[in-house]
Amino acid sequence: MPRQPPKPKTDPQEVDFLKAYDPASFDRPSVTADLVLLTVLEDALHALMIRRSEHPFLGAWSLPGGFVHMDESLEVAASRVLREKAGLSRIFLEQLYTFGEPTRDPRTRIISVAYMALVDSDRLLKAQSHGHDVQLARVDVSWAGEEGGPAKLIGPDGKKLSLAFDHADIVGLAVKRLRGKLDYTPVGFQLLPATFTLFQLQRVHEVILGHPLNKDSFRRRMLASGQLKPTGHAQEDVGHRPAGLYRFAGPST
Amino acid sequence: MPRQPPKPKTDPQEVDFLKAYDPASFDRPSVTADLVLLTVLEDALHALMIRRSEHPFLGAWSLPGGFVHMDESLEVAASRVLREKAGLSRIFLEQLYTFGEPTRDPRTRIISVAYMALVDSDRLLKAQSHGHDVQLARVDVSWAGEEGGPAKLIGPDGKKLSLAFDHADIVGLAVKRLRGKLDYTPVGFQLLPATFTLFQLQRVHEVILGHPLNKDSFRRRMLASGQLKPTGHAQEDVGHRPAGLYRFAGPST
DNA sequence: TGAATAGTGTCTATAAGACAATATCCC
DNA sequence: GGGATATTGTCTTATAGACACTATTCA
Repeated sequence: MPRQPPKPKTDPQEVDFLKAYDPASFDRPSVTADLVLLTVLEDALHALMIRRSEHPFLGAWSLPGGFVHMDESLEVAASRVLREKAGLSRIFLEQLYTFGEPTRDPRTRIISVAYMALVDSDRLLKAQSHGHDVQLARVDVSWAGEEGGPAKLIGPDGKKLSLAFDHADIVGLAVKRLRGKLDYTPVGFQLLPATFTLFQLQRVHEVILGHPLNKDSFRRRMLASGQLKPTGHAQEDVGHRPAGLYRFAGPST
Repeated sequence: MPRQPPKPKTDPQEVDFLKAYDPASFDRPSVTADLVLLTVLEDALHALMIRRSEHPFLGAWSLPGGFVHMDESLEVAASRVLREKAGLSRIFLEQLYTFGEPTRDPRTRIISVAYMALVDSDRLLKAQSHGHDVQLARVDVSWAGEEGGPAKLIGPDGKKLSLAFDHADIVGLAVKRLRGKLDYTPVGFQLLPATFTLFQLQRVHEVILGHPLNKDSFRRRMLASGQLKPTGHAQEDVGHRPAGLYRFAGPST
């Protein structure tokens, strides 16, 4: 890049620099933390959705979210939203992506740092009181593999929910990311209770990936990974040979 | 979560809502787009670094970056930084992560949306005039695989650069992401000129991954992927049997 | 002709899929 | 004992690593 003659007073970097020191001198975007809280319920992936009670998108469904306060980190903001909106803490939480199209919110410029959270449905159902304005909606993606694209959210009546803002894209990206992570990280455990059978784990993987898995191969891979520790106990009262229960042990610990 | 009695005037959601409508009523963070521009030079990964001419971290090295303007998307802001600071456009650019620790910038709250850009060194060296305050620094990570952690940046004199802010973490994350992508996406091409030999591609992979690869297996995998198209031409004047030149063809196109 | 690297063919080890056989529980 | 699913073992197939061999260019 050919160097230009220095013009200190109008250099865009210099202007930006001064802006950073004088918050009142220019407009800044608002920044929110939005949460895709996923769980597996009745052999399907579900996300926690909240009905909007304000314009814009009044009556449409949106992800739980809130503004990032000046004294909290993004992760702390996401944890706070998780606690305030779902009554949960200490669950898997990971930054997903930051959405910043200038027109994504018709009110004003709002940049959203999206987080993905995973929890087993028992914990979520205990913590969360569902009602008229909060629900677990089934997540439905029309694409295979890790192709990506927006998600549809289906209510208990089987009808497609109307979603606010770009939240269909955010949920879609969460599913894509989750599918990708499944191959090389032990993330499936996050969607199950503390102890679980191999078949339960396989069902979780199948639900997320959207296609059936080979049982033998899945068993071998999981046991060979060294991340599962047998509890010594087994299922009870199941009407057939009970499966052994496992616990997540972490990598080579 | 037990539902609390409604207190409309002090509901934190309501306060947040009002804040969004009245920009002057509260402090908002500044948002910047920071760029990790990577290239492979002399069999080593390098990143474009800029020496700071202002406090804080005066004299330390930092990633190219700039404030996100109110009317531009995050990606457009990153492209603009790429153009302004490196003189490049139309190269691989992908959002990496958003860094938002409240104290990461001692001046004021600045949230940084980090982007990773990849370019072949020929293009970068043509576009970029290096000088006293801009350099390509060798990227050195002390961790293996995709473990992650901060990166060290080494200047031409072999000495470690002093880095500003949390930029060592940002570069480290870029390397980790790049290593992860290499396995399942054709991202290595972005660091090579339009046509290249299989061995050049292998060197790029080895440099990024930080360990040698099996030549036979690499060849087979790459050719089997269907993403390489032979150009029909070969190297010239190389003092040995010339290698065939390939071009990136995209998945099954 | 020789040096040097490109490219091919073959063998072996490892992991995945298929499938049969056996084990264990509840009724 | 019968129904049902869990678990183990074996065979087959696909893929990765190792290694030997041949090919092509320039000096």
